[in-house]
Amino acid sequence: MGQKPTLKNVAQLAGVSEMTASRVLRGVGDVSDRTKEKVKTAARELGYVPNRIAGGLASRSVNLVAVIVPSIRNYVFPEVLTGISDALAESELQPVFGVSNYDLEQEERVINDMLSWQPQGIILAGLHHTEAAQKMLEAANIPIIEIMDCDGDPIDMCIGISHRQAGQDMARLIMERGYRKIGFVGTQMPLDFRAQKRLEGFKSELAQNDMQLSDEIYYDARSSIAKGRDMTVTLMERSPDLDCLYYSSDLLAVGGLMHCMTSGLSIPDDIALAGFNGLDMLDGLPTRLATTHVPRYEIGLRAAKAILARKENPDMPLKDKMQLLDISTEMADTL
Amino acid sequence: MGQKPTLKNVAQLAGVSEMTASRVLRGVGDVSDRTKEKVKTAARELGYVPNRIAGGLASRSVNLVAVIVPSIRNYVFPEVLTGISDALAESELQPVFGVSNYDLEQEERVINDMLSWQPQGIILAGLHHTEAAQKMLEAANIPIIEIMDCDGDPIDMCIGISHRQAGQDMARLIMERGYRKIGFVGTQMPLDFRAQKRLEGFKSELAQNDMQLSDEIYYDARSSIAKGRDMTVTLMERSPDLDCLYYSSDLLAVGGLMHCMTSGLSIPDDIALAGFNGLDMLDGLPTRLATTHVPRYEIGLRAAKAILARKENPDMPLKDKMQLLDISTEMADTL
DNA sequence: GTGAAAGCGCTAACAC
DNA sequence: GTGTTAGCGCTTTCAC
Repeated sequence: MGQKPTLKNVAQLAGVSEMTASRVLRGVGDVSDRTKEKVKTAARELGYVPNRIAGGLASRSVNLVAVIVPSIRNYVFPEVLTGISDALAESELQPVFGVSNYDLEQEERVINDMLSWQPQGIILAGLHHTEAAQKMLEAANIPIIEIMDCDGDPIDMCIGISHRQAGQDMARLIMERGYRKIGFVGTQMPLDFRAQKRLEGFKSELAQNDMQLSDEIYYDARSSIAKGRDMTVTLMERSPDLDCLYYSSDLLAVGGLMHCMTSGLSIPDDIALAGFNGLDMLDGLPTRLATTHVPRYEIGLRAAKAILARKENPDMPLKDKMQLLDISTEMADTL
Repeated sequence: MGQKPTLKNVAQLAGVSEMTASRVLRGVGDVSDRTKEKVKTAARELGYVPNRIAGGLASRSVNLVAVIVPSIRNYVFPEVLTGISDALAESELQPVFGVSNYDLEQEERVINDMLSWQPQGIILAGLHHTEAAQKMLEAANIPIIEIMDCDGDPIDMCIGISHRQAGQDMARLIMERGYRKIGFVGTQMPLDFRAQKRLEGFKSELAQNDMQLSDEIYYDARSSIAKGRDMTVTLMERSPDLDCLYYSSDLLAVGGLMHCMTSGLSIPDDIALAGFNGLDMLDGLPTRLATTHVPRYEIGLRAAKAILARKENPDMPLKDKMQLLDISTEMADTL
């Protein structure tokens, strides 16, 4: 198990030059079938694995796309990543994932790390970055796709939804249904700009109709069903006259739903519920939860395709600078 | 936005040699405070981002750990990845994630890709690989940590649980509780070796007691709550006398639970349910589901630490070759 | 404390 | 169809 075999070793064993071996292994240029065979056999025999570090340096390009998301445990992002992977699967580009933990400083570090690998493009969640990160991205001279959130100005290109709009839409529906004592349940507010924007949109729409939230409750941790249930209990004890609850995420809302099911509350007569995301999980529940469907997979798919498109045609088509995808608000059984 | 600045540019602007600039930027060697300052200022001014491709080639080492999992959408793996990230966060090593889609051929391709980046170590799920993949891994001459599944022989080191044991344990408990007409609900059987091993363990334990599964149902797709509900309905219509259902995953079992809740079945009197994984999600449900708790985060944590440890001390301590973690079977309300 | 020379393993560009 | 030359951007080594 001595030293790892290099292209030189393969070339020597095959009795050809390094260049020829390189051509065969990469499948480029014209090489006779006979030499092809010799090189391939030699490579197999040695268990040769090309060194992309060297290859990347020589060709001054690596087929990487950097992808940075706030969290990987949040059910939302794995679907976005899947969209990205699927879109890149047919190309020679490869995604590399990094996580920022909803922390702008950490995001900056991750961006720097990623950039140091000289990727072909970068996809990252959100429009908010540190000043230094912003500068690095602008200077990188590669396609930058900011995803998920389109309420603001992208550095380069933006693919996502309007979270403000999502909040407004839900507020309007809730008011149309006649609810008047509305409570809000959220987590991770200071960390999650998108949840904040939904809440802002929600509140502003209420205000337009001379209404406001009757009560709000926040918890600074990861969303979970259990947390949603506990917060619902606390909030309803504190404000028993609430007739509708808007949650910052489906996971929390499912917790509320579970609470209602066990405590015998009738939905939506005793209390109405609404979440956000449109998680697949909702399909399996006994009651269909009102929510806003977000095309997560589609966002990932488009972001990756945008990078692919830019590789072909480096002149940015300005009209597509901002791709605002449709969201659909579902009333379902709980509103 | 011309050419990306290189170390040379930084050195020139700072009026020092490339070598000195390199030392400052990496924080190694003795450099006077005055030159340090000059270099740092120059780097900042140019927006210099080091080229790790070049650095890696020169130093013949990159601080990467390759991590390959079958899926990122399965709720299990994000937690493993989080454990890995957390363990590596304090080190200078960085994880790179790849996905095999429960496909051995694709896994082989991903392993090859990963290895071509010359990582310091590799963490991958399962003990089953193609012959070619096996060879590449053996030849790589770096720590190989196979995680999740410890029923078999690792290439190098193995950290996980015995899925066979998990199946056996659950079968024993179910029999102890007096259930006699047992059904099984599973997905993705041919693709998921670990689910297979659980089922084997489960069946063999039944056989030990002269029992066998009364009915089984499989579906070849991603697990989901909705799928679990639908399959439960189908199975119970087909075999109405079943008194207990064992699911290949919690997600499916939750679907069964939802079905029972809506159709007014009493648990565990009408039907008992058991899942596998111990997902956090279960904490929020109205009924506590019987399940096997798997220390997913811990597995990731240990795998990463094993690689860190090997960097310090390259002589493999053979006694730790196999780290079998404890699993706990929870009876809860549904058994 | 700093610098000069050499080279990591590969590929672009050109010659033959 | 194949080989030669040069060099990617950085770090190692050794000299001063």
